[in-house]
Amino acid sequence: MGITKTEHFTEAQNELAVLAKAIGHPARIAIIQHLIKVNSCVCGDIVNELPLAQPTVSQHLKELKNAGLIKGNFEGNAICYCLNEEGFEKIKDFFENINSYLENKKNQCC
Amino acid sequence: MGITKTEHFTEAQNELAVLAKAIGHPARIAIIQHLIKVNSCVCGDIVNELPLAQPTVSQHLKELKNAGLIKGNFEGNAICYCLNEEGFEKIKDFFENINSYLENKKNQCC
DNA sequence: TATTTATATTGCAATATTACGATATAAATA
DNA sequence: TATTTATATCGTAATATTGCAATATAAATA
Repeated sequence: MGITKTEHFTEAQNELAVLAKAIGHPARIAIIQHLIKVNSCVCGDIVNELPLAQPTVSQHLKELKNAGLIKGNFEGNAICYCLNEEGFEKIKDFFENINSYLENKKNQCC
Repeated sequence: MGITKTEHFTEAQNELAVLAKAIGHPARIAIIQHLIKVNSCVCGDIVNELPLAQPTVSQHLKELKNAGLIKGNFEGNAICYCLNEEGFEKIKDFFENINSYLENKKNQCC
């Protein structure tokens, strides 16, 4: 089918899945890493940073924006992008739970 | 196309993408959460925990296993699953970098 | 050994994703 | 206003993902 049965899962599970899925592409990871590396908002040079055509990059940026992981504002005729704290905040708890679980894990069998 | 141009990205970026992509489905999040919730290895009741048919669950488990996020060992005629620390360790740094960046971020423009 | 139980694999239909050329849009500038 | 520059959207081809029925496999048990 290719269609996810979102209705069978909790809102939180679906939300987390959307966020993780958005991160789940090397181009989108490269975009996130670039935004961190330059340590500021990036206006207009994201296309040049990636080995993909402009429409493709635009599509990836849109997906990150839709997922709530980046924000973009018009700045003249360019667009300034930066990370969106809200999105990453939502993932944070999930991974912190996993990490603290893994640190304290007993009952090892595998 | 539907084919990701992995050759244009670093190994680390591709590896992270594979991990995030594997997490990016509500059923697979539910599996991870269940493994944490029961706080032990789970032998054989994962199919019953999910609102999906057995072959579908088997497929999701396979994807999590391929990505290195869970481990499974035969235990009699059932299989015991638990989280695979290695996989989550690889994601940890990525999110820790993002979080410490977001906490110290200056240069806000959006 | 035959049956039961648990899980995996195969095959396939429906849908989603990835990528990009062509084109549109919209602000800046000549 | 015409042109340039930056980004978005459309359309489409190639491939991937999701889900499940049918079936296979493999260990446990009757």
